[in-house]
Amino acid sequence: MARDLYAGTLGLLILRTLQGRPLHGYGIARWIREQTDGVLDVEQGALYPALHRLNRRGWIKGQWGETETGRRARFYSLTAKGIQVLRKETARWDAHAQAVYAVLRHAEE
Amino acid sequence: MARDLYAGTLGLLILRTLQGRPLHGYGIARWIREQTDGVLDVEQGALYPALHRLNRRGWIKGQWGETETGRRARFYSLTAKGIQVLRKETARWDAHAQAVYAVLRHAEE
DNA sequence: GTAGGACACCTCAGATAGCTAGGCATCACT
DNA sequence: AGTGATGCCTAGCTATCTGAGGTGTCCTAC
Repeated sequence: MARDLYAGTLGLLILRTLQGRPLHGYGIARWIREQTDGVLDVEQGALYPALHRLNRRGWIKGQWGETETGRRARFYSLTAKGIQVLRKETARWDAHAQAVYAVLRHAEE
Repeated sequence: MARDLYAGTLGLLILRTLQGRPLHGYGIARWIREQTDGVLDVEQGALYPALHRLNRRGWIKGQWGETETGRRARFYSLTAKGIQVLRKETARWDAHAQAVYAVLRHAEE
């Protein structure tokens, strides 16, 4: 209960980050950090295993390529299955967050 | 990534449930389930270990007593430390949820 | 009366997933 | 030459949830 991420959210974040365009691991982490003003800082030790996990499940697909600056990197993109999972997991997150919010904000009795 | 709870939220939910009044484990689970219309259903196998954890950390304190219906039950209440943790964890959750939301809802580019 | 379900407690094995801490290599800037 | 950013990776640890099991009481329905 003192971690940076709540376990289970990372996969969702990655899938969402890949929506619309392929991106490499390092870039995914950077994008998430930037979008959240540093609130979510994905550790590399969590990032790469998560990418491999999603890849193994067929939700994303990796392909070696080159970055704009000419560096070798593995670009991941969503698969059809991944798009489906993203939709479902987003709904699940919404429901969960709303439920937690309901508990936290419940009027005192 | 297919679980009922996002790991780490349960402690917060329990602390919040105990805000303002002591309650026993079974009652805590029931209250959470009711507040969320069944969206959050705390398994007993998660509930009791979590209670023992929070107790061990000195955030809650348990005491055997009797329910309204005369059953033996262990009533937990927040300690001063627990109140502090609740405040901090609530803020952490808010920030995290907002950040995840920012990623999920980010306008496509 | 007895079967089932709610109430109330508990534990353990297994799985998941993030954290810490390491490693490697390239490039740019100082 | 050194530092930091960019990029990849793994291994061991720890925390936490799931699923399945256990105990016992009480109430209601059949």
